[in-house]
Amino acid sequence: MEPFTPRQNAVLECALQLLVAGGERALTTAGLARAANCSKESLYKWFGDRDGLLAAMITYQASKVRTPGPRESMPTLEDFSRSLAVFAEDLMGVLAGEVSLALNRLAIGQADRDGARLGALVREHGRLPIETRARALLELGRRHGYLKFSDTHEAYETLYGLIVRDSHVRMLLGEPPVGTSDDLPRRARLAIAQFFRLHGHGAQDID
Amino acid sequence: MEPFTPRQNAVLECALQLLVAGGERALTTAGLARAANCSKESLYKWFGDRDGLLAAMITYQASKVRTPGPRESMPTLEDFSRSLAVFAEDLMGVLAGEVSLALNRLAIGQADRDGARLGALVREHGRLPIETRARALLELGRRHGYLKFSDTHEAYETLYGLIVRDSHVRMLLGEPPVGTSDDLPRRARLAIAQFFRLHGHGAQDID
DNA sequence: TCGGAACCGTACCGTACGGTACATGAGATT
DNA sequence: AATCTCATGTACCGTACGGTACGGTTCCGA
Repeated sequence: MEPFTPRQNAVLECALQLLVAGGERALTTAGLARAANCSKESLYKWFGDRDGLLAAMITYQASKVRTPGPRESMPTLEDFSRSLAVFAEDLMGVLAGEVSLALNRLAIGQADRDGARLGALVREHGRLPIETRARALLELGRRHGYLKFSDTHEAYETLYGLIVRDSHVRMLLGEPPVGTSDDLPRRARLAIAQFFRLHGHGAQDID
Repeated sequence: MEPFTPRQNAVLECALQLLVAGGERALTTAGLARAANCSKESLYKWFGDRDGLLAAMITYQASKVRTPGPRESMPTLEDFSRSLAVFAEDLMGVLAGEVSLALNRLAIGQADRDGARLGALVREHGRLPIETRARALLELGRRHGYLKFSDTHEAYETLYGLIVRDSHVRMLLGEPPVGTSDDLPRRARLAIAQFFRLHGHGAQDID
């Protein structure tokens, strides 16, 4: 997407802070202008209108996350399994992040306007990178003979379901984040173990 | 929860229609009074304030759904498996329902106010009945020797994740509902098959 | 028949917010 | 130095909405 100037990035960062701190109602044009020491006129010049600002916040936040490409050398099954577990923990960490939750809440709350334009943006910028990383990992595992599946997307969705379950929606609904972070690795390992039971090398395909 | 009068139920039904049709912005006190042929004063007398109205909508909607208790006679494995598939399809049907999506969007959009009171209501009234039904089904299957698990809650969450994956959040974000309903049974059967791979009789426990 | 309670419809109020206009000032360019 | 560009800050406007007040009507019990 088109980049923003450093000044605009600073304003967007400030907007994200406001959104995280107080929800959508705290993100007013006047309040953002005051908090970011800019003028409302500049906001409208840069982002068009309020919806443009929200969209810019999403793309800006997405531009901050980088998907760590897996290093290709991954000889042992243990390493690969560990990579999957790391992915699972990263995924849960992202979904439980304050900014991610705030932006998802924002997009979901606006899903009835403009044909869910914000929702489409979140799906595109927020989920696609995750899926890309997961697909690369899965296909790497398949190439090395550690995994067995026919449809990469199906396998990815299964992995996602086993990892996330319904915790994302629960967090979106305001439930305090899951266990005190010592629970997270256990859940991640459990999910990966279950995934191997379904798509590990010895498993028979279900499709 | 305390019941409402028939008149109040009719007003709440009308409010749900407004919410489904136009999102939260379409649900104004004046608009509801006009649509339901009642006065704003009555709305405030009955429900206190706007938040009370939203909470009443959630409890009212929850009061409409009944969890069909499984008939205890379930001799064959095929019957039990079919019951699980029916549960899966029912679950997806509920989550994809217009009213459910609208109320979840509403609660998620307000998750930053009042300590996510609406979100807590949705979690309590919307998800607890589902889990209750699923737990009964799972434990029935375990009693009959068809399933093997130690923690019912864990097994339920696994089942939920395999069935729903991330489709709920995607729908909340405005993605049109999944395949043209002929895809749903296939997905349900696949999820159940995967669940049996993890917790079927012959499976070794992972925990 | 009277009186009160509940309710409808409408008018009203205060406020908050999105969006626009304008005056001022700082930096760069010619 | 003159000027152009860009941004700030403030003031302003229209509107929409939550919440309240009030007059009028219906219904029910005494």
